[in-house]
Amino acid sequence: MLLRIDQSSTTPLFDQLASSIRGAAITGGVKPGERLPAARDLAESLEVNVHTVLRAYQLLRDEGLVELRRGRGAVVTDRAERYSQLSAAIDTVVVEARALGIAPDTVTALLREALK
Amino acid sequence: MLLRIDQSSTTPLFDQLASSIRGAAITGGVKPGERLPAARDLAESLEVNVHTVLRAYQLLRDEGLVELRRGRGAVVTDRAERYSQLSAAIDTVVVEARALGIAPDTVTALLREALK
DNA sequence: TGACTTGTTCTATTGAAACTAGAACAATAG
DNA sequence: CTATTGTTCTAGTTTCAATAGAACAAGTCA
Repeated sequence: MLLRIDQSSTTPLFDQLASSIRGAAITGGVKPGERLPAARDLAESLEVNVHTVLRAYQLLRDEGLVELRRGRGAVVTDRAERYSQLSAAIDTVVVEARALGIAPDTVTALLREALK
Repeated sequence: MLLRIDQSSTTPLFDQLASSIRGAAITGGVKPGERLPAARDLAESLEVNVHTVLRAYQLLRDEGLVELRRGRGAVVTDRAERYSQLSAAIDTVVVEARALGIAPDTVTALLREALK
């Protein structure tokens, strides 16, 4: 699994990390039952703080995407399959938004508004 | 046009305001050529700072949704029509996400990832 | 023309949140 | 039992949203 972090981005690091893992879970990069790297290890390889990684893990736990247990680490659940069912609908939005020349931030704002 | 602001929300006020106006532009609440309230007036009625309103206006200007001119105020452009073309696709995402029991924040995160 | 309206720009302060850092702790694995 | 790994706590730094006040510039309109 390839995880990338952009230190210069304005979006929070823990958010980037969570999104990255989420994406991997959906595309099959990580499969249910698979174990994510230990927070301390991942923090070191990404050159961020342990707390930042743990926060990302906890976010994914709140979403039901991973289970966290001391001594065992973070394990991916089978809930990722549900997320992948949304992919087609989301891809349609992305394609149309690009065709219309609408900026990414604007598209997410429109979605947030529609979700309220 | 009805604009609401939730002071207790974690999302920035200028963001809420921009989304609210954007929504109004899409649903036809405000039409192209129509003029938005003067920043000073809107700030007073919403009980927020003038700068907060102006920041929302400037965000919408960057999106091409309004034009700002001194002495004239903020005028809605006809670009709003483009945005409405996305509505159907976005609605589909919202419906599916709700059916799958996926949290709003998660859905927006998935979209952001797909837009990268 | 001249007064008024309205956005633009500037400086400054406050409060919240992200990130980093270090340490002690608790549950699980092997 | 020992090592691993997440949990919790305190704390300091930085960034950004929001507020506030003031001066300024470009347009409106009588």
